Amino acid sequence: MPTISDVARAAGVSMSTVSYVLSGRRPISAETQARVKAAIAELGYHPHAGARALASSRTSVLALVVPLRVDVSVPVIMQFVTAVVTAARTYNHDVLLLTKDEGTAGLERVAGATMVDALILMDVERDDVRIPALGRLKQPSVLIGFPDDAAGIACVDLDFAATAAECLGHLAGHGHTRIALVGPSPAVYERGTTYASRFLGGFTEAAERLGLETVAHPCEPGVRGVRDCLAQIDAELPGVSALVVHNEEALPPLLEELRANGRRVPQDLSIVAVCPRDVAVGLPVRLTSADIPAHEVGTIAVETAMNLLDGRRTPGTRLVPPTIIERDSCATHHEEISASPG
Amino acid sequence: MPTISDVARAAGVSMSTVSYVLSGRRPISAETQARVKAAIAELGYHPHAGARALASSRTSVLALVVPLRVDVSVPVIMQFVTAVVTAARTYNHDVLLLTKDEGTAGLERVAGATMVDALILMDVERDDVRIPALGRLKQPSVLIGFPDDAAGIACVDLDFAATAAECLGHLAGHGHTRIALVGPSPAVYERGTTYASRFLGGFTEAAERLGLETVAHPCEPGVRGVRDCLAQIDAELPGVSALVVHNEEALPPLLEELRANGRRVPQDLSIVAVCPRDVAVGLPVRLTSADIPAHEVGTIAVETAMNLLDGRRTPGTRLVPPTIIERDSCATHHEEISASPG
DNA sequence: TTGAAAGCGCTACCAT
DNA sequence: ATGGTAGCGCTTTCAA
Repeated sequence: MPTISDVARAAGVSMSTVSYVLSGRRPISAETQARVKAAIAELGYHPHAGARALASSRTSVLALVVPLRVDVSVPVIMQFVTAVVTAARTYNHDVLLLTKDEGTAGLERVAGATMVDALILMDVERDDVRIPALGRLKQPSVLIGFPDDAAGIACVDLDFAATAAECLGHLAGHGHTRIALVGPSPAVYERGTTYASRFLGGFTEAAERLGLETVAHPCEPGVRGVRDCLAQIDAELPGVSALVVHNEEALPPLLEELRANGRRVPQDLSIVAVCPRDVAVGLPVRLTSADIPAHEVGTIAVETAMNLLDGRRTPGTRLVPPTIIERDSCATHHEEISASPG
Repeated sequence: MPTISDVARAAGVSMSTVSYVLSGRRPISAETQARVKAAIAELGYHPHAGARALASSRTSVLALVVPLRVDVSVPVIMQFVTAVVTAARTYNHDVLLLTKDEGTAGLERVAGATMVDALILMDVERDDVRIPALGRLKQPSVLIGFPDDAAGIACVDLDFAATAAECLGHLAGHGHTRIALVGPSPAVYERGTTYASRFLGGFTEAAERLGLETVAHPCEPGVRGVRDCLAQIDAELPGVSALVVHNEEALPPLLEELRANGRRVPQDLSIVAVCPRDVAVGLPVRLTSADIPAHEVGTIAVETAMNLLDGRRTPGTRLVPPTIIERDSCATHHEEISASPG
């Protein structure tokens, strides 16, 4: 493996000149630059990452902490991951993958060893134990998701409260007034991932503001969970004409259950789902959905990390506004005229 | 951040002694060892990864190259990823995540910069362009999957040929003689991922050996693809009583289509699917399946990489034998007595 | 069983 | 616009 001094010799310049044409931190004449670049290409030179990290205290690596087996849908996680990796590459950074189950120790390990320049954490919980640890690291970090107290912490996420409001607004615009929320599994609430409560909060608030009659229920996974959830909704809100589904895993069994019961979507029941595009279009009925912008959120997380690294001031929190995409699961609701007997 | 010399001073020993208690490459008296460890804990010392890599030419990092948006099911990819990360951690290694779309350049970049000790590649193709490049790297690599010519290359994968044979054997054991293969989408064959053809080869060979009547069809994604595939199968193999499904994405629409046509599983049609456990049990009918042992394959890939790093001889290729898990989608087939008229 | 010190390959400061 | 060089923090010989 050639070193920087091999390149320098081949190009007839000093090591520092080679270093500077590589980093661009100093003006170099076009001619010298060409000679150095030719030598680099000729020799197939790659700067040694460790040496560079040692000398510069910069690794060009980002840590990404992903949840393993949570109730978060795996495809969504993967979308965040690919978004982060792709965005990181545009900044000439690589991504070191950590799993959440290593907990605080994992963060301290890679940060303490100076393996990474910054950290990005997914699946942040209400009172996440890792947050105090982050403050002790010398590297900056960015959260995907919001803890209860996000003060002074860089956070990025979809604006779930606004998303809930948009879903209700969309349905209200179609004449629906009795609307139920099929929420995430109770485990999600218990774990304390705040997107669930942020969505629920936005839902409740918007329902009141819009004068809607609503109920909200978490939904256990599987056919059984969906069935129970629907039964409770029907019992508590008779005449419900629309569902907001904030539970990706529940979508397939839910549609199946409705079909089995002869309730047509959207003729008998309208649905707005909160999910990524591809799951919305991959189901028997193409669902009108509030998009989960994994790509955008992941990209912003990386941008934020880069700003932090460059000492640039950045907004502490970034809430990505919702986008509703209309497809085939929402129909206009006409109030039924109650036929009085006689 | 404390350095090794801070630790040495605090413990009243030399730098090299600290280094050796950390690496265990030299006997150190219990007493000295205790003093050094105490100093390390006291100061919260973490060796600097870059400095270590520079001095030792070892990074304690593995590269893992994952496919992005292929026709491989995302949950399966994620299972491999978590298996590799988890296994790597047991060897005190971390994982740098690369995407396949960076191609050969990505491999050369991380290997050339000495960012990793070894590489693990998923989604290897028949005549993968990256393979010649791997030979030029100074780091060893392990493939998950098999190229056409696996000579001299470390490869790990499920034994798809044996898996196909097991599936047929299982169905034959239940009295089935007319069996169809619902294969991966044509795109998979075209891309040249060899697991598809290895499975098909094993299927054809076993069918002949067992004296079965079979047909095999690729299956395009979506409801439409499933419908077409079933139609062709019924046309070419009337009286088909069992399906081997080597196409995870096709499973949900396939079951739905059968249900819609009034064909009960397993009473009218038996099914053996090739898929991970969790998708087999997550469908309306709990499917008898040949497991995709992502965890085992990922773990073996890491072990192999470690062996290679330690200069240990390892078998070039590792084929993980199949496991059939019986669930509710296979029934015994009783040959219909053709009622002769009159 | 331990210490001393020579690099590993690069960056960035101090020069000119 | 370019060169010289002192470290960055560690591993690993060589010595004792």
